[in-house]
Amino acid sequence: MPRKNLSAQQAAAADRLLERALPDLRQASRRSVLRHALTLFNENGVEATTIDDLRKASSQSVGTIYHHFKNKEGVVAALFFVALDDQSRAIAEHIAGLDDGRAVIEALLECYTAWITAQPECAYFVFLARDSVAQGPHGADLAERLQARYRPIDDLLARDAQAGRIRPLPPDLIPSLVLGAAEFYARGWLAGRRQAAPATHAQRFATAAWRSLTG
Amino acid sequence: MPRKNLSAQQAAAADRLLERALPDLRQASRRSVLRHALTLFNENGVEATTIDDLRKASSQSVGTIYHHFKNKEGVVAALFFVALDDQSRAIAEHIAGLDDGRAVIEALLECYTAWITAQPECAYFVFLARDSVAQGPHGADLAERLQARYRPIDDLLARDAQAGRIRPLPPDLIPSLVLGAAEFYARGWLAGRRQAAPATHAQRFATAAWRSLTG
Amino acid sequence: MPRKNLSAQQAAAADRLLERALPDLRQASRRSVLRHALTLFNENGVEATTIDDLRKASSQSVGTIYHHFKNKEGVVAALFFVALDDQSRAIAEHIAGLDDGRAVIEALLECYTAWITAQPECAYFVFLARDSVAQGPHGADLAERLQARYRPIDDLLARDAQAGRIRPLPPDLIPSLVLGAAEFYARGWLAGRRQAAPATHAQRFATAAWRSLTG
Amino acid sequence: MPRKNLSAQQAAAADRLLERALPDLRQASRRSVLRHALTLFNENGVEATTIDDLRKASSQSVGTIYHHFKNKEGVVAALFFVALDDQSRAIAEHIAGLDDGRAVIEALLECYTAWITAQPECAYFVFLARDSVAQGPHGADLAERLQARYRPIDDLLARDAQAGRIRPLPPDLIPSLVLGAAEFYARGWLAGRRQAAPATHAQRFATAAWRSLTG
DNA sequence: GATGAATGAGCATTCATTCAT
DNA sequence: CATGAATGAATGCTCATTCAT
Repeated sequence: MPRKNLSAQQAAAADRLLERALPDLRQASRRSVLRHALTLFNENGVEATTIDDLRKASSQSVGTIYHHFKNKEGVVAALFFVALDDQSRAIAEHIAGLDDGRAVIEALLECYTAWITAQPECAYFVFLARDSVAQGPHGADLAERLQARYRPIDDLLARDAQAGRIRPLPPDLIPSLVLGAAEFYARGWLAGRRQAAPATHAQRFATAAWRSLTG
Repeated sequence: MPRKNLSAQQAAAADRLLERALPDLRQASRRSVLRHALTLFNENGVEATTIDDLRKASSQSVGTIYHHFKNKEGVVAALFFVALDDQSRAIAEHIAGLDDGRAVIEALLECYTAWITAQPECAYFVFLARDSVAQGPHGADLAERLQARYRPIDDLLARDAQAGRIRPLPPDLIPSLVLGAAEFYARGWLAGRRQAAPATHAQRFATAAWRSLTG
Repeated sequence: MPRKNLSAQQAAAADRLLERALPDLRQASRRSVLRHALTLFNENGVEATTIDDLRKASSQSVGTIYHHFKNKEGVVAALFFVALDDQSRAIAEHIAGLDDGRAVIEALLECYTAWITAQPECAYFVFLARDSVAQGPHGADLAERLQARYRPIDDLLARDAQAGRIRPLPPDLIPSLVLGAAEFYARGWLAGRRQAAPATHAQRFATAAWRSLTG
Repeated sequence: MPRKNLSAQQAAAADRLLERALPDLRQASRRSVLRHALTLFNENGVEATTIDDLRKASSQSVGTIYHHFKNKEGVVAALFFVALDDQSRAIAEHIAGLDDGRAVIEALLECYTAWITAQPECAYFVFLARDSVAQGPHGADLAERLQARYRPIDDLLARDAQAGRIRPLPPDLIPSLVLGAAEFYARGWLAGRRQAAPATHAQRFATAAWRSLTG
């Protein structure tokens, strides 16, 4: 879990994200549940967080939680996709219009580390819940959204590979070389094992990624 | 969880690992519990696996499980450290005597990918349980063992850095650049999202890691 | 519950019964609730059928159901009395004008078995709900209606008994001897344990009943 | 439900039945649950009786109830078969060695009415739970036991039919003619709608049954 | 040391009913 | 009149752990 004492700034970031995703005033109760679920899931784990914990924290009734989310897994999935989609939107905005492999990798790593740095709660939860969502009823949906997110980048790098601007590598390997180091570091930072925020090293991750693809 | 239909070869690998770690005949019951816990934890999750599931699968009594492991968390920790120590031992054997940064990185990545490929069940479980062990009563122990594992490598790379053979980088960043891509790929393979075994790409991970450190 | 695959003919019979009982166009929503309640109660049991099941099946809103029937028990009672009254009406029509004990018993058993055969859903529900209605707030009403239904028959048989045309028997015993066999068979048929429809054996039930009263 | 104020004698009868069926001292907890379940199910209905009601009444823990009976349906089934088997045993004892159709019918009705009169709680529960047990996982078991119970009687009556001693009738009809009246009366008595105990009329039911078969 | 019956706090979820719109 | 979101008490059931044998 992320350090329990998030700065007020970081906590507000999750609020903003949820307001952006669920702007409707009618969805205030939905938003409140998700907001507190984020913190509780991260601090205590998904399994260890009870519906009653959510009820108390969000000041909603049990019935309302079930009305909006069907069941506990539904709360997890809703929260996961709100976070994932916000991250995807940020990436899409950052790489829009770029037409150069190196530039895209720099934009991607800058955006990826920036988002994790700005949204540590959501980022931690995405790592936390990913496997369970992938194995649940929304697994196919998740796979599809991730593919859509990375398609423009994949296409651009495939073009670079064909043009010989990057070395010939099995396509399965590319994402690991591009994102592996940054994700490794981010996991460590979110778990409290690293001090400097991921965004601090964005340029270094980008440089290293590009080197590992070209050399 | 790893593909549910592990090859007989891979299943036997976990058997061998446990026999190596717990050779004593008297520990047969202990071993049986751990062997089945490994599979059940990976397939259903740690929280979703009950003591009664372990009892049935291992053909032991509830009392025996509690006698050997104190409680459920004890089973998780015992299994985790058996796996982690086997991995550490493999790494130590591989890098023993090496005195060259590049050679050590190659040996590390070869050994790391080989171990994950040979022990997918254990590898999956190490990723699965790591955070929860780190937060439990054995957290300090874990941190210490990991530090000990990587100290020889850290020292060697620090020497290389001072000698200017690798670029000056924040020390916190090194493990990410060295292991990030391989771990990212291994997670994908263990989750069934990659076809080729990590060991297939050992050399490529090593090359990429070295490039990202030197450039 | 009656065989789940009722013939279209038998399903239409329940429709006709309800249209007869609730002809008013304004009562279409009321009728729709009762029509689907009949099937759901029989198939899943009264307790296991939720108001939400009724809402979905009948395409009405929760509020409308409560408006028409006050509460769930009200749905049960309304349905029960619609069915019971239809059965009573059929019996009354069949025995009207008859003035002979044996003829009345024949008419009663013919009509009783015919109604059950034609209305298996309603008949099943009457057996299903009888005890709970008898114990609910409409218990007295039920007892009264049943007494009214059988009074003409009771009177006729009492006359026969006094005239020595049938054997002297405790009055409490008469209904059992007259209806017992037919009801026993009908319960078995409705539960799927008998093949031939009750109406098939109407004459045999009448003969047996008369013999058991006279001998 | 039967009159709530059972005589002490009748309540003791259920105790004796359960002690006969579960004599083992180790089964005292099991017996206690069943004893109180019988009363609670009859008084409030199966669905309306909660596991917590059973727990309180029987002074056992929830865990013990689930340990012995798996779930609530298991309590119902266990109780149902204890009662049914006691009734079957009584019938088997009464008809053992008889070799005459009329004698068997007299013995059956005497025994059937006597058992219901002596065990009103169990008898009420058998009627109450029969359909739900028949539709549950023990449905086949129930059908089998009932067939075994009545096979000797069926065989004897079939012989009488072939010998022309009773009239030719569809075999499906025989049980209704033999037991219908007694069951009808017993249901009424158990529900409080009849005063005289079924056993009072045993001979009359037997005479009526025999007449309806021969005439 | 080994066993497994017993425990009971705790959980996810349901559902009849209400009431503001 | 009609609607359906909101309510929250109540329920069946689980499961880690204990302890008498």
